[in-house]
Amino acid sequence: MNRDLPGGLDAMVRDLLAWFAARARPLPWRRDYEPYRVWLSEIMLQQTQMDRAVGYFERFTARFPDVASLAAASEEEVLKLWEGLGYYSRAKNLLAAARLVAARHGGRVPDDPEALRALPGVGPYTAGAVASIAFGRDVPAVDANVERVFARLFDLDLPPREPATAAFIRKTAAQMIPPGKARELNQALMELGALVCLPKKPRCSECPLAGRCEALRLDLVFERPVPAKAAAYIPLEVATGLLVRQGRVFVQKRPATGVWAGLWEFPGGTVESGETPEQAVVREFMEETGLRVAVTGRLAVVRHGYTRYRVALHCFSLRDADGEAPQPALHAAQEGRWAALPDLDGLAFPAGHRKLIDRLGRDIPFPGPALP
DNA sequence: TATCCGTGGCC
DNA sequence: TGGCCAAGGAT
Repeated sequence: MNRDLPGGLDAMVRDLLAWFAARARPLPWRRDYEPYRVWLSEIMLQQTQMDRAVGYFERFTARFPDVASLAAASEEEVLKLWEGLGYYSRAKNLLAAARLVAARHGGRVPDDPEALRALPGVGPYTAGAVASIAFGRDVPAVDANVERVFARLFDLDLPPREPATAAFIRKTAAQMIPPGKARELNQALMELGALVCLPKKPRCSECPLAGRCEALRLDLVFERPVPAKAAAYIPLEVATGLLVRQGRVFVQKRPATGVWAGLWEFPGGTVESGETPEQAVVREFMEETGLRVAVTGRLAVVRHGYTRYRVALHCFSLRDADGEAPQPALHAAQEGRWAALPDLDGLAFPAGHRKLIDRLGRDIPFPGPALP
């Protein structure tokens, strides 16, 4: 990592501010930088793309033009205006914070980073952003854009969230601020990240800092920022089976809570240690349905992922092990059904089971005798 | 510290 | 087309 600044910070800041003055997008809250509007924009932009947030901002400020009107609002109406934007706790926190501002700060958004930080929904980034952009306080505002710009500019060879890297970024971001110019500089860094220093498609030929970018000089732009250590994926062996009677396969609807709530599935479950997938599917059928089944064939191993798991789904064809074949119990489901192959298309399955279904009748034969 | 929270665009 | 990502914060 090169922490020396080619040409020095001053020249870099000068070029960056000139670029921002020329290229800054005319956003609604940039008209007058009214603190309430800046604050609202920062909340709406958390994990949300600009194009999507602007329309919501216009509708929201038309209905709630200031802290007082928002503080007097019902949560229901605030949520209605937030509908579709996602991360709804932002809306609830915003309303709670507006009421706090009305009660404790006389309806004026505080200009102090610490006071801002105390408001619900305001973290380190948003506190710095509002203090600098709305009030011109000389504090940094480091978001993912700034992290990416710095990672490339200084060729940082550790992930931006690493403590040492984060400290360097924050310290440098603070040092770069010309006195009284934090509003412009912080926005310029973020704007550069949003318009030019893009994650997958950097536009280095348009970058005002290209001549000072260490990653570009070393042809490492696409290697920066270094991704954080990927959350360790947990390999999971899962077994499931198709029990067919008279051309129909048993499926069950999962409970209303928990993972895949309300989705349909073939019974099955995790392969425990010391257990083969065949043994697991027989055991799981007994536990979940009370049925004694026997494996008649291996259909496929479907690989898929969800959240942090990487699943190998072992799929078997099954038959009733007993002559007598009672109806399945529902120990792990709210509903059961015997479904013909075409019926499965009308039910919602988790991705792994859906992959299996999509292959049935194509490269995997539907087990048992032909459909009636 | 890791995980959850929502949605739409992207390739 | 499904998996990944995008102006974070709370727990």
